[in-house]
Amino acid sequence: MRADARENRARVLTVARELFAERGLDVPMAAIARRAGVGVATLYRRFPTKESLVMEAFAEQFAVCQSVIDDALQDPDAWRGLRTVIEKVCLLQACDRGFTAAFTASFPDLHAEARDRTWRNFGALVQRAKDSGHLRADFSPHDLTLVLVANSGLSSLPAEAAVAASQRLVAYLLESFRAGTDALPPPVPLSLDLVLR
Amino acid sequence: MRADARENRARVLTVARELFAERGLDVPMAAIARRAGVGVATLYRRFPTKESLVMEAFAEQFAVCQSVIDDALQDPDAWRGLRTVIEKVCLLQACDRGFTAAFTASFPDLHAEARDRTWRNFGALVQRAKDSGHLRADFSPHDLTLVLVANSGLSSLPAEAAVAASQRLVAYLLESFRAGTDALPPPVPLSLDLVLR
DNA sequence: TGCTAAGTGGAGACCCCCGTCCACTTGAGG
DNA sequence: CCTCAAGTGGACGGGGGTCTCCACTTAGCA
Repeated sequence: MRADARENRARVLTVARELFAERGLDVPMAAIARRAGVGVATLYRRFPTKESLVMEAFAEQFAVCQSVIDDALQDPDAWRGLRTVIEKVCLLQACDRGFTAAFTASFPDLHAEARDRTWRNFGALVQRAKDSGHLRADFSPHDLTLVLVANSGLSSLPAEAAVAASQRLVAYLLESFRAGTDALPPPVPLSLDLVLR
Repeated sequence: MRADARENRARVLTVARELFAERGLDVPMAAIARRAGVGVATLYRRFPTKESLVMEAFAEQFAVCQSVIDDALQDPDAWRGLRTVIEKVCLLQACDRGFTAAFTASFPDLHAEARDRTWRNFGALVQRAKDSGHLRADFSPHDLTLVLVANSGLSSLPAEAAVAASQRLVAYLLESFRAGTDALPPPVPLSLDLVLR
C-alpha cells in the first residue's frame, strides 16, 4: 500500500471513531470523508461498506472490552470482579455513543467461540460471587444484559450527562445486587439539571 | 365532516398507534396509509404533518400518564405514591416503543405550566417520602429522569422481553431507593434467554 | 526524468423518506 | 336523480442517505 494511502486510511479511522463517539453510528459517510479531508470514493476503496468501517473503527474498543472482561473474570475476589465488569463496560458505553450500537450489532457475529467462552466465564463468576455471599442468590446472569441495555438508553443524553448518569445508575444497581446491604454506599452525585429542562 | 372521512380518520389513528407501538416512531407515513387502506394524501389532509399525527395518536396515552402521575402524587402514603409513579410510567414505556420518543419529544412543548406543576408535585412527593423514612435521603428528583431514560433503553429489546426486563429493572432500582432495606423483595423473574443469544 | 499502477475526488445512480398537487370519485342534501 | 363540495389516491418534487463510475493525479521505481 502506498504511503499516502496508508496515512489517509489511518486518518479516516481516527475521524470515524471521533464522529461515531460524538454522534452515533448514523453520521453520514460524506461527513466522515469531509472531516478527514478525502473524497467519498477513498472511504469506499478502503472499507467496502459502511458496516465494515464501523467494525474496523470499533475493533480496538472490542479488544479492550474483551480484555477488561477477561481480567475481571479472573479476579479471585468474585464480587469485585463482577462489579468491575459492570462498571467498566457501562463506562465504555456511556463515553461512546456508537459503541453500544456497534456492540449489539456485532455481538451475534463475533465468532461464537469467544462469545460462548465469555458467557460461560461470566456464569462461573456469578456463581462464585454467590458462593462468597456477596451477591444475592436470585441474581441471574441475564441481569448483565439487563444492565447493559438499560445503560445504553442513557446515550440519548448529552455526552457529559451520560457519564454521570451511567455512574449513578450503576451504583444504584450494584447496591441492589449485593447480598448483605449492611451499609448503604451513597450513589455518585448526579448533575442532570439540564436534562428535560 | 363526512361519515366516510370520519371513519377513515379513526382507522388511521388506530393503525398509527399499532405501528408506533410495534416499530417506533420511524415507521413511514406510507406504511400507515397502506395498512389503513387509504392514500398518503388522506393522512396529510387530516394531519398536516407527521408530528401532528404522532401527537394525536399519543394524546390519549399522555392523558392517562398525566392522571396516573397526578393520582400517585396525591397518595397519602408517599413511598407507595413514588413507587407507583415509577412502576406505571415505566410499564407504559415498555409496552409502547413509540411512547418514549413521543414523550421526550413533546415534553418541552407541553405547556410549561403542566410540566412545572408535575415537577413541583413530584419534588414534594420525594420530600414527603424522605420524611416518612421510606426513601433514602440522598435520592434526587432527577433520579426519576435517570430511571425513565434507562428504562427507555429497554425498548430496543423484542416486545415481550421489554416488559419483563422493565419490571425487573424497576424492582431492582426501587429496592435501592428504599431507605431501610430490611427484607429484600426478590425481583420479578426474568426470561431474557432469547436476547443477545 | 518518465512511466505506470495505485490512488483520488466528485458527479450521479439508486433508494427511501416527507409532504404537495391535481384530476378523479363519492356522499348526501335539495 | 342531480349537483357539487368534500374527499380521495397516486404521481411527483425535494432532500438526504449509501455506494459506483470514471477521468484525472501522483508516488515510487528504473
